[in-house]
Amino acid sequence: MTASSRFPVATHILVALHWNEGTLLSSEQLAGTVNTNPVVIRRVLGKLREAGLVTTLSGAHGGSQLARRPSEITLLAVYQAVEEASLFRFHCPDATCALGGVIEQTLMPIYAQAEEAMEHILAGITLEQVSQDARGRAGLKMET
Amino acid sequence: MTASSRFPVATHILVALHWNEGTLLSSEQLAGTVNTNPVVIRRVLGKLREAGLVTTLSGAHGGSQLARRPSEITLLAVYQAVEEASLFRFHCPDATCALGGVIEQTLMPIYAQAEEAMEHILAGITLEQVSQDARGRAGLKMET
DNA sequence: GCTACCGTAACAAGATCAGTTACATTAAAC
DNA sequence: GTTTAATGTAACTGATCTTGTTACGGTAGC
Repeated sequence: MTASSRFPVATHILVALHWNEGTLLSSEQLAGTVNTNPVVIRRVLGKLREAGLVTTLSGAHGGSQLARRPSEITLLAVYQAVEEASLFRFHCPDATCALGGVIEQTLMPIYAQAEEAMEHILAGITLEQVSQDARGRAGLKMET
Repeated sequence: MTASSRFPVATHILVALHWNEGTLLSSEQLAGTVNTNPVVIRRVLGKLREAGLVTTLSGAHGGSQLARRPSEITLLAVYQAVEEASLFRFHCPDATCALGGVIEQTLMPIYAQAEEAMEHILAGITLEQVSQDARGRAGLKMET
């Protein structure tokens, strides 16, 4: 199970946009804090834009900003925006075998249930909460 | 997120072993119903053996069988036996940036919570339940 | 000793991902 | 209108993971 890092990167981007509300952040600026290439950022921003989570202005002095209020963006929305594949994958059993013919139908609802449980957690956390939690940690760090 | 198919394959193997309790199944027999190569089966069997879920006899007429009662094997045990990596992965943010320095600590507990919710579902389902569910489906199929 | 298994190493093909370079496009600023 | 600083996207690479496959040494019943 090789997860991509798109989800954490996307979350990082969105928190950064929230921390800089009112200004446009370029993919280069975002690439700085995320520590990657601007093109990687633009790729993720593209998915976030498709999902209606950010808006982008082209041209000189362009950049991106949040399209919705942070309290209205759940981590599930972020997750689904950038992560297309299902958590589990199937093999291709021998359908002529009694067990092979039914194992997929048997496991499918179980996988769906497990995935749903995971997504339910993400659905209960908003960008605002993540943003504030991070701000609290950053503040604590400043004091020391 | 590219999941491997080891988990469904492992589950398939264990149900097959349960359906044939009392006899040893060779990796070749298992490869038949799973529809893959015997070596792939042996690789998965190796992980299941390490986890104490199956026992294997070498030599002629050898094979594998369940090491525990199906009611004592949860899908979580199967999952953890064959799937090592975490569900989520991190990027490597710029630690000198205020946000970059704390985003990982912020997301970590969220990911742990989400993963735990998923695993909690798997922990509540035993091999016996899966096996019986599959048997029911196979029976229905026979009638039609 | 033969036979039928197992475990494991080694290799190839395919997929995915992150990083990078390159380039056409867009829109503000002057 | 030109300059400039952004964008979106394509194309390529290297790395990693997964599956399938062949090969071969080891093991144990017969």
